[in-house]
Amino acid sequence: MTDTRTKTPRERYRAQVRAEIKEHAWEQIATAGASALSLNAIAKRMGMSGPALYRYFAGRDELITELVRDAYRSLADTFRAAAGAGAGLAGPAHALRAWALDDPHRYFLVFGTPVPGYRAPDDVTGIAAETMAVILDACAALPSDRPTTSFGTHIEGHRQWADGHPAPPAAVHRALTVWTRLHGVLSLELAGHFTGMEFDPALLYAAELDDLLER
Amino acid sequence: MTDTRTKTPRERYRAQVRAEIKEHAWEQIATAGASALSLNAIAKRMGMSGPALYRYFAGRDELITELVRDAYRSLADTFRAAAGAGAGLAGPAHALRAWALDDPHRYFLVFGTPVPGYRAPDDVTGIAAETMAVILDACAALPSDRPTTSFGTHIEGHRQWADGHPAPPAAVHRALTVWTRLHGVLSLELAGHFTGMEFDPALLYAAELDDLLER
DNA sequence: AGATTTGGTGAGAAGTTATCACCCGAGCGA
DNA sequence: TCGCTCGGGTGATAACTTCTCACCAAATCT
Repeated sequence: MTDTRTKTPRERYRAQVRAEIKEHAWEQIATAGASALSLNAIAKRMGMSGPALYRYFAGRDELITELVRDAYRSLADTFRAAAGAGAGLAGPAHALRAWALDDPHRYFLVFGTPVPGYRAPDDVTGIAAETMAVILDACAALPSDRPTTSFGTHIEGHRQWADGHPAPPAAVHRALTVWTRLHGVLSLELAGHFTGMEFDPALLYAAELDDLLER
Repeated sequence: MTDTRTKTPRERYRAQVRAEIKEHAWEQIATAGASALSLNAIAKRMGMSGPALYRYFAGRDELITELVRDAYRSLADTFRAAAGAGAGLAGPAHALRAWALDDPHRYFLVFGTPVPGYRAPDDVTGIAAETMAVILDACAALPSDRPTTSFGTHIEGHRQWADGHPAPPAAVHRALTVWTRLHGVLSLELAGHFTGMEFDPALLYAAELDDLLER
């Protein structure tokens, strides 16, 4: 979106068409899921015919890669915005749930079943680390009266991924549990595994968050 | 597999071919994922040509439905076997992890991203309730010195799904957290989200299990 | 203005799911 | 045991999909 005027008109048009293709792809994913993404249908709905799309994306995989990248970046943005608003760990946690419920297919595209032949590009791991840094910051700011867990001592020797983050091992362990527990509730809820049980998933999510905060 | 001799030869042959088709389907799913399941490839690998498969399964969806049913039943069986071996909650928990690691695609077929148009048949919810009953039993047998949580009071009025199970609300709440937390670690590990972080996922799983046991 | 890059199209190859009419042989009842 | 029925298998076909190719037109750059 930035400096859309320094580029040549060609590149402006190209970027706009790419954005429009991704827009239609998101719409199609939201209705039928990621595995039902059809390049032909996107092209037909945009008024142009099949092979024209290949001028903008090398294939289905590259389009999905771009969508995954956008999803990661969107999550990282909302995470940082929620962290900047204060409220400690609860802010990003509620933002995560809102982000997931806003478009479940987008959540599954990032955290769901990995697509068969697809491998995440190397730069999305950087964005993923960005979101993890937000959780790590929030966890490091929390008071912790618990002793270091046995997993904490294990992770002390295996934390190169928390690249130079000044968080004690207990905070790193807590950040990981924040991630896995919130994802556990969210993914089961979004996949529909709670239908039939008539409790409120939001309350279970809140209960997990409370348990993560009060320790 | 039972009473394979009271049936007519026709039905015996039919059941055997159906089983062989499912065998090849599992093999194909284990290598390429569920979305890459090709009826043509299965037929070709079995020596017969395309449309012959439609004598045994109405289509791709019915085959997947049958595989989901088998996966649920396999999980329920291993769960009950693990619960029968004693060891309380740790038995089913480790059995779940072993079952998931044994065939990740099978785990994702049950707990992963829901396939676009597919709806779980009504009888698998019964099998799912069977596995939930195992967790409920184990949780009800655990000593609990914690007071009833606020979610516990909520679930007291919304527990028709725990159909007549004589577990106190705290045990129901704990059973739900067992499910969501173990699934949280497992699904992220199987989806490859821990690659790059060099800690041992088994230890994180064990840490979550320990935290669930000691409360 | 002329040359070149770029976007778009139609045709076509190689897949897929799924349906159709047809054929043949195994299993069934008389 | 004979004959018939019915179920399994096949090829052809339709409607899709992704993706490649040669060609054409139009916009851009020199």
